[in-house]
Amino acid sequence: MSLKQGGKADIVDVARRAGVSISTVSRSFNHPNLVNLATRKKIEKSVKALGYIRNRAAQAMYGRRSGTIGLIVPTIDHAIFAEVIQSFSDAVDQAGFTLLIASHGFDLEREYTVLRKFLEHRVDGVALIGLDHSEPTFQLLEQQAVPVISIWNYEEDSRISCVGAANSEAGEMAARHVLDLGHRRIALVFPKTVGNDRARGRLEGALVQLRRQQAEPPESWTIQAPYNIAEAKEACGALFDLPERPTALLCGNDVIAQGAIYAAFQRGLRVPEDLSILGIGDFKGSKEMEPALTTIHFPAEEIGGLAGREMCGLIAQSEGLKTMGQLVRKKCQISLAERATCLPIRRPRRFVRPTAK
Amino acid sequence: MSLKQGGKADIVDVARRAGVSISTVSRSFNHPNLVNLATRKKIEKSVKALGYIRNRAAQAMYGRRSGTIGLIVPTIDHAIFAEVIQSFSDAVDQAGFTLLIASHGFDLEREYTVLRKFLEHRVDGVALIGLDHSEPTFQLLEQQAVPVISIWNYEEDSRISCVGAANSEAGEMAARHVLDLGHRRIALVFPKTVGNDRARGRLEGALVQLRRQQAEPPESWTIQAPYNIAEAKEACGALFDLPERPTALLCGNDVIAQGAIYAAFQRGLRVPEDLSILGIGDFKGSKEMEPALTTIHFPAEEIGGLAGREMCGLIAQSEGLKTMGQLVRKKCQISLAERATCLPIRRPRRFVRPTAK
DNA sequence: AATAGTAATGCAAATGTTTTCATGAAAATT
DNA sequence: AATTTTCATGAAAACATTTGCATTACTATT
Repeated sequence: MSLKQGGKADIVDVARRAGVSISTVSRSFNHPNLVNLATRKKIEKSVKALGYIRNRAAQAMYGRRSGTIGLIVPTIDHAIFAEVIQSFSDAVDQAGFTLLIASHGFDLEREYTVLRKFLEHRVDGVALIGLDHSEPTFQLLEQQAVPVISIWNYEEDSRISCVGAANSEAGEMAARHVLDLGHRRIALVFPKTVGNDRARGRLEGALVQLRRQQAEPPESWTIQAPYNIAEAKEACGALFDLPERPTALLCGNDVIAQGAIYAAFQRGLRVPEDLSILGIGDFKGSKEMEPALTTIHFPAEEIGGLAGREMCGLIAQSEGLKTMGQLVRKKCQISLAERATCLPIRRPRRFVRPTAK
Repeated sequence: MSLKQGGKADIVDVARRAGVSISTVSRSFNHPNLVNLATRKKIEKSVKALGYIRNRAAQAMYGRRSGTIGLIVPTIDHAIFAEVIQSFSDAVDQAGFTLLIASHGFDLEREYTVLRKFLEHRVDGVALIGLDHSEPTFQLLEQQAVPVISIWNYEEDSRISCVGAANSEAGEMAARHVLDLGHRRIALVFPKTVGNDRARGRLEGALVQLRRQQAEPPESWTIQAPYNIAEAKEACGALFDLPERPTALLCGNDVIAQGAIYAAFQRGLRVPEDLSILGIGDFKGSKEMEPALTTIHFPAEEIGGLAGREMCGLIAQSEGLKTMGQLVRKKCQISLAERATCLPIRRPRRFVRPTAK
């Protein structure tokens, strides 16, 4: 009779068994210093005996924080996001939050739907990937005044708080490197850019730099590949089979670069002797590849961790003051990781394109 | 005055503005057919105007489902789990659930802690990776009678419901393949097996098969490598530098296999001519590698999706009857994916390059 | 010895929803 | 015309917790 059927004891069961009121039980959880040590022990014993587990739904309902943070990503199953999700998760976990995760498959309408769902669960904060979001998404965020942070991209005039790196700089940096190496015949392989500010920033940054040096690639040398090795390999293979081959390949991310390397191997092309390949992102394992991938290093772990901590800060702040604080923006440094897949161009090749004027 | 400050409208605000009672508003959400169309329209308008978002915490408190499922994984940042998390997430999402995710870093005590936290949030079900869990974890699960499912490993006498493949069979299958190819000098590189039934099953399966054919490797040829390329590459490198080299390498998973291939390349060893390498898992991208990795195919996506649907089924069932149903166990088929990294052992070494198209 | 202060606890209101039951009106059946 | 049935709605209890306020008993101060 002391234990309810189903093993679902509640706070009144605990109180009864410990011989105290429910207020005292509640207090012993939330403000232990306000309750006598002996009483606390009794309660603790009662909790153990009954297998009581607090109900955060009830707590949340009282108007306190739900203790959850929602993270919405394009996809979980991708090296980029897996790493950043992990470090974000660790950071918010450390602060006692529980993480709600959902993916939208690069569909911004689904992102909105998921956001609504998270709001129904009364998440204390929301984290999104990148700065491209639908107008309803932005409005919902503003109207509900929920702490929000964008991960991965940095823009100085972002509409919401952000923690990330400047993807356009990454694109520029990548282009500059192959240009500095003397390449002029440069091809571009990037993911779709609609609704993807990270990829768009990178591509535009690269293009700006290439144009500046009159090395903009022809139409047939700027191709599109999705976020997976198989299709990247295929797309790059088609590029390599073209009558005119570039001497350098700028890839939108390391997965594409890996696909490109495989496609090159497949055709007996040597990397970097016959073809320089440059990635962006520096995923886990890129350094260990043979040949080791030259790429633009993004501090994924740092970004995820920083974003997580910043998120917690935003939440703490929002519960203090009624007034929504200023936006926070953190820019993480990227850098060129020179490894083994890029080589300077030495002797002019057979078909040197005259520099366009 | 019609809109509360902070934009946090509740059901009574909606009711007042629509000129109906809260019961009607609630009903119009949960049983729309019970309320007059005209009234419903009025309510809908009021909801829009106020930017009202339902509070699932309150719903959950009434005793209904919370609409959440908890997924606890060793780590998110790993090809294996990323894929299975994605498909599990998609499956439960489709059924309207929201996913809570946490990782424990292969620490079974932390797994217990996370489980408690999820239970506080009143998740409707819990999914775990593998069948190795601490005794307190099992007891908590039983005592709370929460629907639970284990993903990834299959055992016919598992203590909880499971959806996965027989990892010991995978180990056997892998060993049998290299043995069939005529190899006798076989080395093993596996992850730590404590608290990891998947790795242990694979290793034991392989060992059983090797012993059966009197090809058990010496101590120095069974090494341990963690779940990442960098360390796997290093560990395998050390193995290759030994005075006596195996002719075949059995890897506990594809990431280790990839590290092994890199380590071989680094030393000028040709794969598969000088060394056959076999992975387990068939991760995304293993097929595209050059040379393409021979491995044991695990249907990760199928397992994750099936587990997700099974989880939803378990939840539906548990809310119907009071009696906890039978355990469900689903075994997914694995298979040998013969590709390019294993070669039969032949006396004279020929310079055969894998067919390049 | 009287008073003020403090520590520990209980009572009850509040949180936002769902659902059971009751009620009245309109429609269908005799 | 009297009745039953159906439909649409509202009132109120229930869910599990937290906290402001009140109360009691004890300690410290004068």
